[in-house]
Amino acid sequence: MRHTKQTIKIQDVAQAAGVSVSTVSRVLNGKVDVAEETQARIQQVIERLGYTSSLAARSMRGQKTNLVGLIMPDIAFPYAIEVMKGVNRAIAESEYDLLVYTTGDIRKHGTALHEQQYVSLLNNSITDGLIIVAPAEADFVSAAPIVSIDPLAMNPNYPSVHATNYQGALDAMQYLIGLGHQRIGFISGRTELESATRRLNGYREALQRAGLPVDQALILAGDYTTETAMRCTRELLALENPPTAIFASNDQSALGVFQVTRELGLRIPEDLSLVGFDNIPDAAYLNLTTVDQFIGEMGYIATKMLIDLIGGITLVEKTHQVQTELVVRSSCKILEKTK
Amino acid sequence: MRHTKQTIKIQDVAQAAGVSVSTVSRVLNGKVDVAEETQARIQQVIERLGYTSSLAARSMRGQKTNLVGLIMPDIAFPYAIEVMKGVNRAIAESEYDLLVYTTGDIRKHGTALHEQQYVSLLNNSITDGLIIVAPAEADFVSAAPIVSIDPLAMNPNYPSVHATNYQGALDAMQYLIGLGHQRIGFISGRTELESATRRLNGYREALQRAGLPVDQALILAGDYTTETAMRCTRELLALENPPTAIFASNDQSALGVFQVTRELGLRIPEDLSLVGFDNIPDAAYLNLTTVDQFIGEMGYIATKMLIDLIGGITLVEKTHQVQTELVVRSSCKILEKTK
DNA sequence: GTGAAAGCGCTAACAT
DNA sequence: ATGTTAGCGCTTTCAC
Repeated sequence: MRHTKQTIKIQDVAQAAGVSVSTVSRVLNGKVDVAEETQARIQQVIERLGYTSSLAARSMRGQKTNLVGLIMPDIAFPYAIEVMKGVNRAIAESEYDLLVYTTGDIRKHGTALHEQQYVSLLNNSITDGLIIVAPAEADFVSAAPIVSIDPLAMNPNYPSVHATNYQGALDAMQYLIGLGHQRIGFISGRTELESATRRLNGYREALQRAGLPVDQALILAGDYTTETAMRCTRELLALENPPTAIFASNDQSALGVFQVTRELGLRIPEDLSLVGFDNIPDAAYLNLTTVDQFIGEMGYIATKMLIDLIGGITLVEKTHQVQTELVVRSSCKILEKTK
Repeated sequence: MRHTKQTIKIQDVAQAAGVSVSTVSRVLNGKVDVAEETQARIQQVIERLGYTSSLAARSMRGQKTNLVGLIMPDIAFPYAIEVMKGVNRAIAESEYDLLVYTTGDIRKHGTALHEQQYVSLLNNSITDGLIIVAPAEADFVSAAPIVSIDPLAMNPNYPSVHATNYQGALDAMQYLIGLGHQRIGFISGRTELESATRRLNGYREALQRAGLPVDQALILAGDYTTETAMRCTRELLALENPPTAIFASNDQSALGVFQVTRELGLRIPEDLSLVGFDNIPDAAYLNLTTVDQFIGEMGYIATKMLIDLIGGITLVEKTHQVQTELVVRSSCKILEKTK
């Protein structure tokens, strides 16, 4: 690799082609008023020299960069990956390229504190727009448009994409209740998140509608991690009157439940019905019933919205709801537990 | 969101603090020769105004940006995700942030053709260094260092990280042979890839060492996709004398095999042993034996190497080998197939 | 210890 | 149809 500190610039191209920088710039930006012959010559020189205009310089002149930014706290979780896939899909269909920004670890910079900083960093210089996942901040100052996915704040000042968390939980519960389950355990998410609260509400409402009691002993405080969910599962199964089904309020939690049932030699869904929320990797292979296929969609929709905004199109609704979907991977039946 | 086109710049800070821009710049860059009192005042103004210096302008002046770039053709595959996780881990431990660049779809821009362009775009302006996955190009012009993972070219002019593909395939095969398998199907990868060739060589060598015949009918041309692998699997199982085990040369292929066995009601590993290469999502849950846990490591190592290079440290070896590892998820036994 | 001024590579008037 | 030039926001000599 010619790891030269010396980069080819527009000047070099101009010189080599025997024209001025502005003429090269015109060709670069597809302006019409350049002679065919000159245009061709310049194009040739550009290719021969392998010239690429500097992103930094271009964006400093306030140009479109054709870059969309995606800010995520951490990219190593199924949820994050699904969002990326959805964004990726929309990007693939567009003229934009994607820049995913991550600090590698929430704990490194202390998330919320620095959200505005990331926004400024990207949107005030190199990106034409930004998608930000689960922002804690309710208010951003930004030179370019922003769309958020699953914002924590109740009434953010930026457009956002949500899922029908309440309805999804309702669906999941009605499915379980329809199978005959009467005692259904619930592993909650982090209560400060809107989505977690809505899912819990759906759980409660479904029980009430079915005339089933809401047993507090069956509602355990999870935190969207596998480890905590494993602890919760053990606790639930150790109850004197254990649940016959468990509703895990996110992907990581569902995997936790799965893991414990596996260790205990319990079969799903024969011995215990399990429904998880969010995309569980290879749920189909695991025979898991899930409320999913909406996370990617959120990424997709958010990106579409953002591209509209960049294009100067005003959104009809600032908040977009993505329909959740219950995917039944297998039929479940309840076994009468002998304690 | 105050979606102002008006951004706060260093000028505004200087004005508000009653100093010159250069003084603000000095504070920004932690220069020492600024009066305590002035420093504090400026710092305060910066915070009050929520000022963030423009990435574009900063990088144009040839500064360190503390940004590492990762170029991937597509981010929606297990392989890509594992690489990202590894890179992410190294980034989390460092002072750098990560910028993942993707065009969303290989087909959109025609990959190799534009690799140099991406390199220039990022490395000649906003990133301090670049990791590039499976580059086709053998030669890059770049202002900042580059480290590649799994380059296609034989002797690239940039440092690279590889896996012990040959040894891994050998291990996988010896495991299968150790179980008593004599007829082992092989679904190959894209032959233009170094890694695919090495895996095939490992397959062949293992058979020869064991004194087993290399049956061409058992070696099918895959292309690292699930669809093709499914076709190959059906073909293999339809043979008059079908294999009792299959070695899939990557993750997507292994999932293809898995899918078909599922459709046919075959149990793994009872009816057919399956070993896959590369990280298969939740292989543990699927009881799949795999050669894996090295992809993330490649990303991790590559990032470490890159950070060294950025810091001006010369690498001891330009090429780094990451050890593959065979993970046995379950024990397999052969069933005598009745045709 | 601080300010003035010269550019980094580029685009967009404004000339010619 | 092409060249000249003034900045974009920043860092960095070089003065004071």
